[in-house]
Amino acid sequence: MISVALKKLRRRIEISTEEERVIRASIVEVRCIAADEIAVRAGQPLHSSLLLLDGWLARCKDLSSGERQVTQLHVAGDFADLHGFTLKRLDHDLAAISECRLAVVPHEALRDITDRFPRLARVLWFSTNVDAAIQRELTLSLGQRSAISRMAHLFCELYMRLEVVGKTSRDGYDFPLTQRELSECLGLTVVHANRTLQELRRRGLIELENRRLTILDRRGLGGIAEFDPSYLYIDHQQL
Amino acid sequence: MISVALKKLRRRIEISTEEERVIRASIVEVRCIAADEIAVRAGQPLHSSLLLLDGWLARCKDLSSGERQVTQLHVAGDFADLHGFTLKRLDHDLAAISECRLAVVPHEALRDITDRFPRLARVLWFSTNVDAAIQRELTLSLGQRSAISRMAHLFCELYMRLEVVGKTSRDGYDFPLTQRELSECLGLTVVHANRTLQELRRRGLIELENRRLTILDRRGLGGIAEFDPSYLYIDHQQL
DNA sequence: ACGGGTCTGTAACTTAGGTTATCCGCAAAA
DNA sequence: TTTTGCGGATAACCTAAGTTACAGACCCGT
Repeated sequence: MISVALKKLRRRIEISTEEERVIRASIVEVRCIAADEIAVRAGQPLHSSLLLLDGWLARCKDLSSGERQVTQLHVAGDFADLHGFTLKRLDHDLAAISECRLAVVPHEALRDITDRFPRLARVLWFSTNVDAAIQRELTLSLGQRSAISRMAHLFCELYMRLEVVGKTSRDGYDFPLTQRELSECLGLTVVHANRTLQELRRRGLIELENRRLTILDRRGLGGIAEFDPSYLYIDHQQL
Repeated sequence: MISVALKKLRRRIEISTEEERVIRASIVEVRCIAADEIAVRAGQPLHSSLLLLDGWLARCKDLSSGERQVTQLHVAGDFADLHGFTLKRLDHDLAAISECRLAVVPHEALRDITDRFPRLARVLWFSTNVDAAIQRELTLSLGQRSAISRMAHLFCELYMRLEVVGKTSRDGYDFPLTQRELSECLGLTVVHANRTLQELRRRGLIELENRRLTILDRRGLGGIAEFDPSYLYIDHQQL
């Protein structure tokens, strides 16, 4: 169901019933892809964008040496490659971390929305700008935070983003990444990602087993992360 | 003159004379600010956006410990806080690296453009998405590239971006950053930024003195950077 | 002309995180 | 029921980058 995406939008901005109708009408197809499949390959000419209804996607940039950086994680409700509407090709792969359900929105439909529903155009633009803000926060993490602070920060951010779409329980959430994938998000080696995870466990802040993350001490976790969620722009905006 | 911004846009997308007129009309004022002034402070409610006509700006995010990460550098022609139009406040400071001339565009004017000139709205949206792509490339640098490769990459990127607006000579460009500021862009300490700079000099790739960067071996510099400019989306798009 | 500040350059030493190599447990093939 | 392969854990060792300290160059203000 597409309602997860509307839920996400509505946590930030009001969406009228007509706008909701327009969004729903823009979807021509719902596709499923398996874990580890590439949903969109870097450089490929694009004619539609993908609204992630369920599962996790990662934006991956690779170096020739094989090192990989995940520049953004996407969860249910995210319009994963909306930036592809104006860019027409991506500078990164969009890879499925888990099995995913994706709503396909043709660029023609988006173009039509921008022509006829300027407010909705601003809402979509806003949404790509929030993605960019999340990106900036990651840049700050990679540039200045220590490994443990980085990892704590990621766990805090995901808690908030998943909470918005009702994908958290009181003390945690399903976390489908392997340690290798986690390390690729944080700019660490797998070995050090593991060490860092152990340290967070040792300090009694989190538990992670069977692809389930339990946050034992959210205050403490936010503390080492210096987590301040204002960059997520979760509050009602005027557009 | 605002023509530097139009030059930048036109390297990527066609802009009609009417669109040019609309852009020019949206500017209500041109302001100058001194080096090290903060043009926009994080969190501050925004009612206009700034088009950088001349000088250099940096998007800065700080940690409580005083560590600073520059998440993006802006040069002449960049619409530095266009994302503020939809976000309404920034998650970072916008600081002047050098003296700057800034064209002020009220959000009302931008709103009017999005209402009445949907194609121009897409052009502006595109421009924030290119900024995000540059951001992603920096994330890749910080996460995976070595210090020397990171620095080489930055120098290559800036060469291309400055070339678009005619701010390069054949073999280099004016580079107003101190080594401290450079280190804040690259997620390094000043000391290590200096070491890395020495190494680039020693290898005969660049020269840097009196705030002027000379690239002695562009091929070689691009080589250690693994520089591929496709993420800058410098080619004509269809919008 | 002098004192203070900022920028650059280096040296000596430390450390966070990278590298390489095993080992264990488990689930899916076969 | 083995086998194979992946994910996780951990140990020993290594290195790129951080830290601290200091010195020279060049401002700029008085």
